[in-house]
Amino acid sequence: MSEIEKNEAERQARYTPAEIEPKWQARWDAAPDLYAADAHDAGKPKFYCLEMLPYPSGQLHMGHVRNYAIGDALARHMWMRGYNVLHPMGWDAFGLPAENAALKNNTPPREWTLSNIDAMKKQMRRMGLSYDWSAEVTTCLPDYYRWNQWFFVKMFEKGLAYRKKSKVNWCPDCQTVLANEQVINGRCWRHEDTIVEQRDLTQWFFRITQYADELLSGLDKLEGWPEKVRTMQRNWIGRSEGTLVSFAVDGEVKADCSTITVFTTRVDTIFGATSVQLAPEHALAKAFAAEDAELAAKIEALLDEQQKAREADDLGGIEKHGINTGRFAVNPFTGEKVPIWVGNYILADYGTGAIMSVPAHDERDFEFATKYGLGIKRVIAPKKGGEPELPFTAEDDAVLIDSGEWTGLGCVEAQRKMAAAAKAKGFGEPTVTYRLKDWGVSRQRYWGTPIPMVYCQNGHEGVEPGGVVALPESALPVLLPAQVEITQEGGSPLGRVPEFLNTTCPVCGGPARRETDTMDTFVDSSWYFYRYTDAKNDTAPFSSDKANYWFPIDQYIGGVEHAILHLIYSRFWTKVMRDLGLINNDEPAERLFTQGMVIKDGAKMSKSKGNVVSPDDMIARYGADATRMYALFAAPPDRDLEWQEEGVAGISRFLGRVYRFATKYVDVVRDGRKPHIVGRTEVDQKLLRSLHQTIAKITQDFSGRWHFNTSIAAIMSLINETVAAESAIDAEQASPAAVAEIIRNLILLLAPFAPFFASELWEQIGEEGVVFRTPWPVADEELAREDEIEVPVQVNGKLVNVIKLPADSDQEAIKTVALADDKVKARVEGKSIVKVIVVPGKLVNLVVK
RNA sequence: GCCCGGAUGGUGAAAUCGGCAGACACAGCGGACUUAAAAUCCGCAGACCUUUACCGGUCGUGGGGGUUCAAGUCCCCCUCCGGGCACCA
Repeated sequence: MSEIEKNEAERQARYTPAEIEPKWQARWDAAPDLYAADAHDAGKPKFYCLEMLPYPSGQLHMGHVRNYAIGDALARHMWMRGYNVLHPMGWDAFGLPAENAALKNNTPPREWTLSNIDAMKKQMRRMGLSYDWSAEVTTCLPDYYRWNQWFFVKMFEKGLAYRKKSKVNWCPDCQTVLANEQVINGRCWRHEDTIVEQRDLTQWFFRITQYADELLSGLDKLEGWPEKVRTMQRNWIGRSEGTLVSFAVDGEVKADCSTITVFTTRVDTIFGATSVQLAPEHALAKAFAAEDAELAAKIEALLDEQQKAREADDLGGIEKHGINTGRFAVNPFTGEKVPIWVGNYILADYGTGAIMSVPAHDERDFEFATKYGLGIKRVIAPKKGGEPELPFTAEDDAVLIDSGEWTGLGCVEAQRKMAAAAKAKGFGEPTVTYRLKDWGVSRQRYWGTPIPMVYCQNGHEGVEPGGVVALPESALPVLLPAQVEITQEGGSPLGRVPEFLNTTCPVCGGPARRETDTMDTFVDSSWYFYRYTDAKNDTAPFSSDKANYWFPIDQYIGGVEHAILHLIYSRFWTKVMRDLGLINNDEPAERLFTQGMVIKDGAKMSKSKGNVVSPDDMIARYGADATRMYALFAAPPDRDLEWQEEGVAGISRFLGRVYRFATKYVDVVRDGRKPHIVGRTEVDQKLLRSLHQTIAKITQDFSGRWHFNTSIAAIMSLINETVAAESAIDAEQASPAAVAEIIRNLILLLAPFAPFFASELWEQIGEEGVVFRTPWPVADEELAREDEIEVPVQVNGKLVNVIKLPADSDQEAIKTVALADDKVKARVEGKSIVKVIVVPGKLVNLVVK
């Protein structure tokens, strides 16, 4: 062989992702139907595989790479298993960063966003992700957001969308309102240093609380969701059963201030109530303040305190303060008069904003009463008697004392009976409250879906002047004007565009002003996955037939950071669409998987820490296959993953090993494919056994735990063993058929993880067709079976030796061999065997004395 | 404070049902090939003790206790780390 030929041969034997991957990417790009889902009468089972859509920041990060590597492996595997797979991708393309970029670079948000999408789509193609781009959804385009508007009108018609004035969370950086879910520790979810302010504004809300019970009970059925996510949602919904009780206000008061309704979960303790506590913002507190300037000032001070604590996220930490209003309320159960106080620890937006204070049986009330010398009256005692230290808050195995006719009842029983009695007598009722609030969706920003409402200036029948009128479907979409000056001040940018603002009332034709707020971007992501099933539909958000075929999503994959926000809104939206008759499913996703974070040097990657690893760099250095595979190999997918570049290099070496081995035996594989059955050699049997054990293991990993790190480790072991047998193969101790079977299946096993690599080798060994549409290999149990087993033998639980036996040995035979073993004998000598434990297939343990 | 996770070699991790702890990799060390290097291939590798060496022994899955023939795995208590909720009446 000449020097040049030798170099050429070496070059070919070398794994060169920089050549292989672009070659295959070009071929795939030229085949737009490659990953298209079949029409829904395909006669195959369907599988909807979905990864959360990204915000088009312009750059994929490693978290995306990991997310998509998991989803892509699964989608490809399911294709190979014969499923009709829907695997789409889209862009969560509205939102503030586009406006910030516009301010900074003077680029219109639309242009900025669309060019980012282009860039990220390129990166996704470079990664070799199997998306059906014909189903692409871009939420900032009118063909998508018009349906947000359509839904908004439907919800308005059903009373699910409404306007109210309320205290709202205002982020001074975003210059807009935030939903409760977007306030994290009193700070903006996008600006971790920005304290959220409270403002009074009239806003649009979605009545998610109407579905609170269903959202809660539905969690029990979501067995394919992580328990952690379900718990977080349960806490967020915060259902609490209790009783409303009205206390009459003593003395002269205005008619609408004559009672105080308190919410309590412990109505059984009401005989121990020694005061009523109002939130500083409670209507009655305001009414009292209106008559007493001194009181007003004090209440104002309490409010301030609460406000500051809320802003500093230390609501739980502030010292309890209160003011005695000098008024009294009458306990309807006892007829007793108790003082009315205003407390800084009472929240206006939970329950009724008023409580009855029972110091003996509530820790907070106890603290407060001790401080101000209020009465403490014991009304609950342990069933078994005794006077435990106060506050005594137990309700199990506890009974009422000194509680009139209720004395002696168990607490839980008393709660039920007393609530019923309150209802019968007209001063209360059992009730349920939630921590969950209605979803505030108005945003005073430009880059979002315009809310399709107008305010009819003159009014018409049924609508007062300035009243709200929903736009009819024919008036949709309300397009975002292209030319808008974006500034950071002065409320909604749309309010400064007269052509947008001024319109006519669709009912009376008179002058009208458009709503200038846009929708929260979580609206966009609440239903985008339905649009994927019918992305080009221009007469409906999607066809019910198509959605009903594909839904629910079989597997949804994303970060746990969306456990509450996106995933609770999506569930809500699904239920609304079901009630609109659009779909049949109650829940959007059958199974949810939350992957761990990608970290570097022990910390989350971030620009400020300077520990960001760029996917582009990794791909340039090691190729997309190695980068993706490392993301799956370095840790199980649900755990955090520490990115180590050396590890990617290791995967690259592994792929090189496979590549060299497979290409070396291309001729053998071609030869071995010919259907000639010959006897299996010993080498054949050994290698085929490992192969089929590996197939079984990986098949199981895909359907169960998704521990792809061990799947890949198993493939590594297989190739290690096969390469170790190379000299035997070269000596023709293995049959070409066996070598072919191993190489062929090895490629198939790698196809979900390393699609470029598998495609290249598939072609090189002379296979036709698309490797990731080739049926997934089936493990042959017969071939996989071991004919010899290794059985560890322990004496008193300590390992002494490992004996080899035929696989079909029975207990007695194993015992005999174990006892005959020299090392075992030496260990047992001079002692008596008390017990012999033989666990077939596991071990032998001799208990000796 | 309450509710979830988690803690295993120098590092990432494995052990799926109570049955050989550390698979598979990374980093490291030694060797082969090479004029040399890269690439590749082979080997060593939990800690400690013993030994010239082989052999052998003891300890070892955050800490303490328990159940069991047998515990990383089950039970009780504790520490630390991460996440969620938190005057929610």
